[in-house]
Amino acid sequence: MLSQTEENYLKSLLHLAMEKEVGGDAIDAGKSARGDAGGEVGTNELAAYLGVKPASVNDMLKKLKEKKLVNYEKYGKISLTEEGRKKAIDVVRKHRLWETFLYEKFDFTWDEVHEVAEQLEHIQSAKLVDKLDEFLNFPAYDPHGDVIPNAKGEMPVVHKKTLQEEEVGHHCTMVAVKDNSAPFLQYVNKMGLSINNKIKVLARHSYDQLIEIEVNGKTCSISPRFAQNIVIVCDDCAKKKVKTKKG
Amino acid sequence: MLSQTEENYLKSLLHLAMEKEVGGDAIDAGKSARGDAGGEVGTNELAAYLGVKPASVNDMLKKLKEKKLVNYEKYGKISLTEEGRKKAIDVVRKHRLWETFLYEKFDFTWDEVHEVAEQLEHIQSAKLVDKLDEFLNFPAYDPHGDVIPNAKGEMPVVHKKTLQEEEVGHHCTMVAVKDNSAPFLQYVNKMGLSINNKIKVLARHSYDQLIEIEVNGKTCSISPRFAQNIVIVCDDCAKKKVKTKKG
DNA sequence: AAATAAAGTTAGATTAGTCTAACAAATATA
DNA sequence: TATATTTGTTAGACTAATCTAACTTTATTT
Repeated sequence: MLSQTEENYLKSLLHLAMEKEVGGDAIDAGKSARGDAGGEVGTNELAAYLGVKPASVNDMLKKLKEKKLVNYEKYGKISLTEEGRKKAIDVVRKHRLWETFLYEKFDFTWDEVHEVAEQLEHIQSAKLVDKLDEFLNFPAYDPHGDVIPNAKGEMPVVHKKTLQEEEVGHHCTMVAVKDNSAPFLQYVNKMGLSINNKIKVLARHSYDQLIEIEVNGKTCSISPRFAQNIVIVCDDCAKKKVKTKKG
Repeated sequence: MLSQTEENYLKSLLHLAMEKEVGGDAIDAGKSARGDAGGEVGTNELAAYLGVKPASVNDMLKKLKEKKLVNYEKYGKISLTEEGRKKAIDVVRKHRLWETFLYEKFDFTWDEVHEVAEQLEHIQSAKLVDKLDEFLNFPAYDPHGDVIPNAKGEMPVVHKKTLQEEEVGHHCTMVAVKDNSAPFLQYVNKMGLSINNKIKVLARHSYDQLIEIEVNGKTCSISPRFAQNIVIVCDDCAKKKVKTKKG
């Protein structure tokens, strides 16, 4: 069993590696993903990310190498082994499920969920995670619009954009909002929109720029300003999957 | 902020002190509670309870004394200060709320909840606890029939008995089951009974020993064997409250 | 290529929580 | 009361995770 600290090191390595793979922006049209899972990371970089000193990272790397969770040679770059990546993805899965839970069930705001999820992600209970997933109806995205890895550790790489940018006729999924003000969130709510909802873009009226969409069987019109603050993932665009296995 | 270990020491001291106050049995007709909150505990006893060596307890006691959470003099008995008791009750509250959550919302069984709640009780977030309480509709008892301290740290001392022992005409609250077999639980469920339900004993038929009860506005008859496996707390019997403050 | 800067490593110390083994105090018992 | 037993304490050591300060290697730059 891994300590919370070890889990945090693995998670951080995954995050840093993924930033290098697909670019770190929250909303990212998508620098094409490199196939290999091995975004390589340095000691100082990891130390800065974790808020510890490089010396501490060095000590921990020896331990994680011993446990075969990272690939690492003296003065070389650091990457996760398959096993390490699996563990890291599991932590990320738990983190994002808990964030979704807090947001959806306990009315936590977008910016409150992270801190508590940082604690909850370390709870050890496979049954709890399964039940949580089921309770939330197997969500695909967390409140930040990030993909929640599924139970198999699969984590599709998606291209986020705003609803304003979506093509007419396409189906998409709402994954986040860009404006977290109370008025906007209430407005979003009144329109019957929420995270993980399926949306179809029906039309775009050149006369006044309004966009007609269909959500939960109902049709409504939204302004460009509104659409620019809704983050979506296109369901009609090809998806690439990054799995636990390299390749 | 207390470490998880410190929290566990305080919680254990509270449990041991309470056992001495009211008797440790799960179901207890009730040795009358001593007014003072100071059930006194020894080093070896606490060590045995926590599964550590007396030397470790000794070290920790010095630390907790330093933080003014325990009263303790060399070779003397150990008790919680008011502050320590408050912290301990807060941990117990979280533990029992999480147990209730797992039991009610995630279909954990009676015997599965404890282990996971041992982890969840250390999550630091006042908002999370409040929301959890609200989400569960402010439950009074956990799945083991133990009282859940309220947000003010009040923890009424109750006298548990079986439904078989309850007087005709009295109102009571179901707090637990004694038989945790699947058939019994299904039967309980079919009768419309569940933990924290209010029950009124309408009659006791001497002819066949059946007990007539009212639950959620509906009337039904139960056998003595059934009644013996339902743990309740009488709502018509006087309650004593043990608060954070002594007295 | 030499000098400088950046990145990474090591040794030794620190803190929290634990242990063992030896010792001291309090209690029980003959 | 003297002895034995239980209970509690101390000293010294260990592990995990961190630090500082000194050092080494690799990369960059003139």
